Amino acid sequence: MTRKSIPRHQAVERHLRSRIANLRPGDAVESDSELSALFNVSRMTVRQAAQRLVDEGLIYRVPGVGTFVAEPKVHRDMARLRSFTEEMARRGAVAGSRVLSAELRAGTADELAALHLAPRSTVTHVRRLRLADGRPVAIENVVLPMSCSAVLNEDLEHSSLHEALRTLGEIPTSATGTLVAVNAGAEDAELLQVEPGAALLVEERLIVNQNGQPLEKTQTRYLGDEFVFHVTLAR
Amino acid sequence: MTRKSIPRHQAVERHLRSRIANLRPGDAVESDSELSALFNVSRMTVRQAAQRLVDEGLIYRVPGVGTFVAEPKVHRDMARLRSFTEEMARRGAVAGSRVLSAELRAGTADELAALHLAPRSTVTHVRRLRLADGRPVAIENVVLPMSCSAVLNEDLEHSSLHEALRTLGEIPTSATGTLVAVNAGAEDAELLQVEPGAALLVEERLIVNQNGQPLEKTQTRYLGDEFVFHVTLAR
DNA sequence: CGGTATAACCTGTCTAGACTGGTGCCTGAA
DNA sequence: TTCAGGCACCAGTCTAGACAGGTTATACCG
Repeated sequence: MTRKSIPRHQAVERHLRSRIANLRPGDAVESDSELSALFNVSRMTVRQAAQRLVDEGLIYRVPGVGTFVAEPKVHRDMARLRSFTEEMARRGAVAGSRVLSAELRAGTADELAALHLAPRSTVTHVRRLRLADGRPVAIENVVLPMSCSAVLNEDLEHSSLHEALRTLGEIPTSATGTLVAVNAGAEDAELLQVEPGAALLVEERLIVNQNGQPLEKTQTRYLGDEFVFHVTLAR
Repeated sequence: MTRKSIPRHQAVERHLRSRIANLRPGDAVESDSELSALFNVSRMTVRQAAQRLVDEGLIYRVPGVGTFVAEPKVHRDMARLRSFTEEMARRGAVAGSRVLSAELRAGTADELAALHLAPRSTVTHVRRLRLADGRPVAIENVVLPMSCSAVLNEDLEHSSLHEALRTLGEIPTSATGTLVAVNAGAEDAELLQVEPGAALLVEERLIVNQNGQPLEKTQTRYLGDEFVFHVTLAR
């Protein structure tokens, strides 16, 4: 046993995750008893793995019928600041991008005010179509101070912008944001491959770095029916 | 009896939630074995309850030491639980309602599970068109346990449901919820006086009371272009 | 052919133990 | 007085069953 032994329920969970990745929503996965026979573990152990995937929304279980792959809904946990890439990884999908534009340009008054930059400053603007497993799911507009323009040299199609920022010493730390719903315009619709008028969830957020300085102003237009935003509210 | 028919792990969970509500972060709660003795259940059953609270971030467990109340992870200042009435007041508008229906009916499986009620329980259901300065801005579906049915005697057109709940000794304390964007259906459109297909922001939230017990399950469909949800995210 | 009873499955819930690795306190020896 | 060992306790992991309640397919009966 040179390999560090992982808990058996993790082995079952890993199996189920790969199963889910290779099946379509609504398809059945193995039943508890099948899995317990397959892995030679007790049913309680199988249930521990399955329950976690239920909690993540990856599968659903119907008493008397079986366990099935759930509709892919991206659950975005609002209490945590995560990049799109992290969010996708959590969900077992591969994040990608098609860069629509990446340039230096004059900042708008809004942008400069939000980022605490001097009037007529130049900003770095990256516009990307975000992909989950190759499928378009969001349109992202990122505005950064010119001091972060080095990110334009990164591979913006395949790597994380937040990762690139971290290598520049800028650590995305917290954010405030707003959410509204809008109807897709013609351009939105074409990029996201939906009908014009489809409901989109628009998130605008301002991210600050480890020193509390404004770092990034982002507007992201998500497909409304594929993204679920999770919120926790306290009195 | 209602008490008898709820799963034992829910009874333990309920106990822990009220425990958490009355303790401060870092305080220890009962150990697994204490709880299993207290409720006369096996430790697996206790663990099932505890694990869910760990997943929710309410408690944390340290092997060899015990189980403790966690730091509240939400920035309470920012992510506030507000009633529609409070939200409107904050914006300087007058909240109102048109009651579409207010009745006792059998709960759906979803509702009963969310509210931790026994199968086939009756629930209180209030459906209202919410008005801001007399203009329709949202459609609200509130589901409460039958124990709160007294709210049906209140003036639901002009007063706050949450206020009414407070007079019943049920204090809305925190909530978890989800947000998605959808297109308005025919009925939505007519009630909200918009075109069918208009983008709506759908909020589903489960509110718990001061003891951590599920109190209210609400779905609210907001006009997408009039409502902005403000969120704060921390790394 | 249509309806019903039954058996086979499925998940949910639960038990009463077991062993592991870790923590922390208390006691007794140096 | 200090420190090491032992012991009680803790959560993590896991077993091998059990029953309940729901679904579904099949086989049988009218």
